[in-house]
Amino acid sequence: MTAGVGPPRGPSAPADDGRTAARGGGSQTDVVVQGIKKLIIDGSLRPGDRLPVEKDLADALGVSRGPLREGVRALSMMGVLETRQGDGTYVTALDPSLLLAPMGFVVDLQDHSGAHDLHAVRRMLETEAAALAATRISAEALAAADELLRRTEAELTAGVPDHEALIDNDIAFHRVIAQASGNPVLAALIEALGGRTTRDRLWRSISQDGADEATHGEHRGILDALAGHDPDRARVRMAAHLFGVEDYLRERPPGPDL
Amino acid sequence: MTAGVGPPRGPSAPADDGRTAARGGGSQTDVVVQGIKKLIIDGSLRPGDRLPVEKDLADALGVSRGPLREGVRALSMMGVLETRQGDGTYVTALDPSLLLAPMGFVVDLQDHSGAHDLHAVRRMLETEAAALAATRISAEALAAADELLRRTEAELTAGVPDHEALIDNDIAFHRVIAQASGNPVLAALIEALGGRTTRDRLWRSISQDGADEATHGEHRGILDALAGHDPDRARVRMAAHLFGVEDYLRERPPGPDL
DNA sequence: TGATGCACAATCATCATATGAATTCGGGGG
DNA sequence: CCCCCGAATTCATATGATGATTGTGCATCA
Repeated sequence: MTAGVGPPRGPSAPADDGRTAARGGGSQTDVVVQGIKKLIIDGSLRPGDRLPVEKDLADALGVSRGPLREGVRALSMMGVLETRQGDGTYVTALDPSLLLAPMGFVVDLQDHSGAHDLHAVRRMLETEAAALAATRISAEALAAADELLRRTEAELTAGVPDHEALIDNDIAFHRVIAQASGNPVLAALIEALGGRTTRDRLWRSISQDGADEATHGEHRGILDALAGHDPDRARVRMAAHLFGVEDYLRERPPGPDL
Repeated sequence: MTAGVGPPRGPSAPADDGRTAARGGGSQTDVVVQGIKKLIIDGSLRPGDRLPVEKDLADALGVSRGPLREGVRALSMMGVLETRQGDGTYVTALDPSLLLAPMGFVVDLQDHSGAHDLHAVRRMLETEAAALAATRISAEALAAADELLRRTEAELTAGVPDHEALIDNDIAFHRVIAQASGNPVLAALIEALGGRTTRDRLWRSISQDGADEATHGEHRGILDALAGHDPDRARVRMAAHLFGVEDYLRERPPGPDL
């Protein structure tokens, strides 16, 4: 029934059946992206819904299967759609955490000249997150964070700390706080900004300087503030912690390139 | 059907091309995306460089032209690549402002339940941006911001304020501040978060309440603080301004749908 | 009657080829 | 020296065919 929109475009037709649709962005793929986006915004497609078959959707949007697939794939990469072979294509939950996740992708592409600016933003967000978390963090989250710090401690007292484990614990610790902020958008952004690559560079600088223990101590201080539900202490300690990390980043530019 | 060219990859034989063992990614398109990303990260492809022709690149990655195009298009949408018909495909400047821009796309997809969280994050970022801007804003930027406020003033004193113009000026004003922060990542994020759609909703609520003038007054106060290079005043006034806007958003949920 | 295994159908994934459109670059003419 | 035009290059799109995967319904068996 969607044939209504299907423009009778013949192969030899100018294909210019109006800048109307095409003008959306020029290429046919943009028509697809904008079209699907529009369908989602106006409610024709809701989270979890299934899209028409490739053939039908391509026909409805007036494009061929190639461009349609390109557009769908692009939206897929951005976390808006999800295709399951043999089943169909579905609209995701459109959750901020899903939609902002791909941003971590571009973060990896930043050379370390932009890494500084990037980290400054991360600091602002995490600082606020810590303050928010202090007022509403749950007992479970506190326990989880404590467990993470204990494990890191064990790792540090051991002879040769497992670098990967340290990074993982660090990421997990900050993630607990971000999520305890109660703001999913904030948490998603922090997650994206504190990508694995970035974290990797940071910890290399820190370890190189033998500051693992100092960093761990700062973590402990932050957790204490959270446990005491003290927003001011949490905010300032998180800020101090991240400023310190920034200093490592500045004083010890990580590897020439990677 | 004899598929004349007798492709080296038999239907049942995966014909593992070997080095494209990147199959780990799953789909062929992921192979393309990861492959190109890798080429960029390890420096084989640098900003401004031109990619090989579709045919060659497809061959190099071990995929057909279809999936290759899907991957390239996906990266294109994310601001990493740029294809020019008749010319070739190039790597963009990989500037944060370009790479973070697509995020504005997903922001539009947020229903207004997430709009609140979204705006809270925007407030945090803009508040810090204002503080930073106060210490380093240039005379030109100050003049530009002043000009914007004057124009808004003129619009308000007129009988029927042009709604679109008000929004445009508002966006421009905040943009000047964000860019004056000197942190391109911060500016790009603010730009993406304060998308047109979001701003549209906000101003509808504000105008509906007849608070246009009050909002304008707050803008003026922020500019004064910037002109005086007073970070504290700038920070607090920006925060107050955005908290106020948030209140409008909360008390007057914009239309259920648009 | 309930559970299990299997064949079938629907759908996406990929490949291959052909044709159109836009841009760039070089040559020829003024 | 400049302008115009055509060829070559490259991406954009269309189309058809085939493989792979998933979901479903039915038949069979305990």
